[in-house]
Amino acid sequence: MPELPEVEVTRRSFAPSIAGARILSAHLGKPLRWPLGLAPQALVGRRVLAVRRRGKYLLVDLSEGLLLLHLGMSGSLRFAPAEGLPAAGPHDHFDLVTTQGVLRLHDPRRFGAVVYAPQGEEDPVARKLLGKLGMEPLEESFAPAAFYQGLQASRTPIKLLLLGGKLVVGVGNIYASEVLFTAGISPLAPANSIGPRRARRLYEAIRSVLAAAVEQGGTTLKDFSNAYGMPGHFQLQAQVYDREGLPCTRCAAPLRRVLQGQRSTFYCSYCQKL
DNA sequence: CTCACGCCCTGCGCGC
DNA sequence: TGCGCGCAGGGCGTGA
Repeated sequence: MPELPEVEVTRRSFAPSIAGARILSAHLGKPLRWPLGLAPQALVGRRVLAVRRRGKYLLVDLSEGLLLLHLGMSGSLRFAPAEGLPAAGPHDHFDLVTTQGVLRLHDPRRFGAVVYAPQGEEDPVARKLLGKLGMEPLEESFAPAAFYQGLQASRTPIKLLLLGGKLVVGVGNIYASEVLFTAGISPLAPANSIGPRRARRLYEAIRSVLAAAVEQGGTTLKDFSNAYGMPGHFQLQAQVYDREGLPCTRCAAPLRRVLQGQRSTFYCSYCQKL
């Protein structure tokens, strides 16, 4: 479900509400991708200072240490008052009960994770997860020149390079297809075959597509909603994702699907050049 | 380094 | 209606 825009929309929806809260208790459900790394009771009494994002990770700064949250493929967060909150269901695997509400992770497939890093971002645990991440596409630090250099340094097909997250983070399988369609570049094009002009178009496409998705409250392709259960606005219709055989919105040719790294890529073989 | 692949786990939609 | 299959928005580890 969640790519960068969805994670960011989730973050914005509850970060102000939880900031300053004191942790009253914490509860684990079934095992997630990785163990939490400490007994949940040990979190009691700490304060939640802020919620930040790095790539698709949410970083919950505590008065001591840091929680790294990842939503995996099927995860979602809710933040609600303890009163009236339903009992944890079979797919609710983490509850952080605070003085200002309960943060609950719901994740049927359990590819998500909640990991405690005692030393914050400098912690070995955090470094292992965050250390190799690429540039943040919506930050000022995401520079066209650095992006172009990154493309030149790899022969990998551009779709796979974008998905890999080592050059730029947060572009998941849906937005990778969408961004390449917007830029008019074939997903099969070797990254280093993309010249400066097209690299610049791709750079702009990444920024504009992701920023628009955040503005719209996250793309609602299936069932995304923020931490208050509010869905995205549906304005951002996918141009190519999951539209195999349907007409291209620009040239009406049937859109294609190919497998890259065992994952589906959708594109228009006429509008998107190698 | 890159790549292909397996794997983690559950749910859904499809064809039969 | 029920069943089996393929597929799903992520990402890590392994081995070639």
